[in-house]
Amino acid sequence: MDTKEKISHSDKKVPDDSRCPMTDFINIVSGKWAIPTLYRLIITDDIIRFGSLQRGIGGITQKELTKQLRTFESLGIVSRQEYPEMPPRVEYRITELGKTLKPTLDSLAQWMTEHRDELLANSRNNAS
Amino acid sequence: MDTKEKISHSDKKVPDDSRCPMTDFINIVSGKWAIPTLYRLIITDDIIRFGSLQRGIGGITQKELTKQLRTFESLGIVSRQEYPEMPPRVEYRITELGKTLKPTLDSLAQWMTEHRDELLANSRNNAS
DNA sequence: CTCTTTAGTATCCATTTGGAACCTACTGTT
DNA sequence: AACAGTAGGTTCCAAATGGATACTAAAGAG
Repeated sequence: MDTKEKISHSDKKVPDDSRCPMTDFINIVSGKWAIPTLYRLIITDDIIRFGSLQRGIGGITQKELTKQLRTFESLGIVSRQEYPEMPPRVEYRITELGKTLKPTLDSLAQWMTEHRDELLANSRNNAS
Repeated sequence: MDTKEKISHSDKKVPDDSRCPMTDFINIVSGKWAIPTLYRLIITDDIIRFGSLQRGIGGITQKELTKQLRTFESLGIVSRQEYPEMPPRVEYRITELGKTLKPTLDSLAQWMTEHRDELLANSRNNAS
C-alpha cells in the first residue's frame, strides 16, 4: 500500500508549528534520570561533587549520570568546574537558567498531586 | 568491586518520597507521540475519529496511535466510544480530566518559548 | 608495595521503543 | 468479482536506552 496522506474533508486544519515547545520541553526532562538529577541539583542549590550527586540520586550509574550532566551542561542548565587534581575533583551547580525551571516543574508536580487519586481510580476501573 | 552505598559525611539528606509527582507526570507525557496526540485532542475539544486523528497528527502509525490512545484511555484522559457498525466507527474525545492538563502544558510551552534562544546559544557555544 | 579515592571511559549485553508491512471483518461501490 | 474504507491486531526488525562491569591516572595512607 502506498503511504499517500489523504486528507479527508472533515479534517480541520490546526496551526502546525513543527517545532513544538511542549515536545522540546519534554525532550529535556524525559529520560529515566533527568528529573531525579535536576531535582537534586535544584534543591542543593550549591556546588556539589559528582560522587555526592550520584549517592544523592541513588541507583544511577556513573555512565548515566555523566551523560545526563553533559546534556544539561550543553544546555546551560548546569555548570561544571573541573580541577586538575588527582584524584579528580569536579563541581557541579545548577545555573540561573536551570533555576528558572523550578516553577514549571512545580506546576507539573502540583497537577499530578491534585489528580493522582483520580488517575489511580481510572486505572483500576479500566484494568478489566 | 562491591556495590555498597557508602554515604559520605557531606551528603545532605533530602526528603525522598520515592513516588515523585514530577516523574509520574513526565511518564504520562513522554514517548514520541504523547504530546502530539494530546495536543490534537485538546485543541479539537470535540469527538474525533481514529483516522482523522491519525491524519491530524501526521506521521504516526496505527500501532502507535492505538497504543497511545489506550494509555490515555486507561488514565481517563480520553474517552472512547465504539459503534458496532461496519465499517467500524470509533469516536475519541478529550475528557474533563484531560482538559485540566492544558494550563500545565501551557506553562511548559511558555518556559520553552521564553528560553529557547538562550538554550540554542548555549548549545552552540558548548558544541566545540 | 598495595589499597583507596575520584570522575570519568569503554565494552558488552538486555530491555524498550518505535517503524514497516502485513492481515482481518464487513459493507458499499464499480 | 474486485476494490475501497475503517479501526485496529500481529509480526518482524532496527534503533535507542539503560545497566553491569572493568579499566584508567596520580597521589596519599598504611
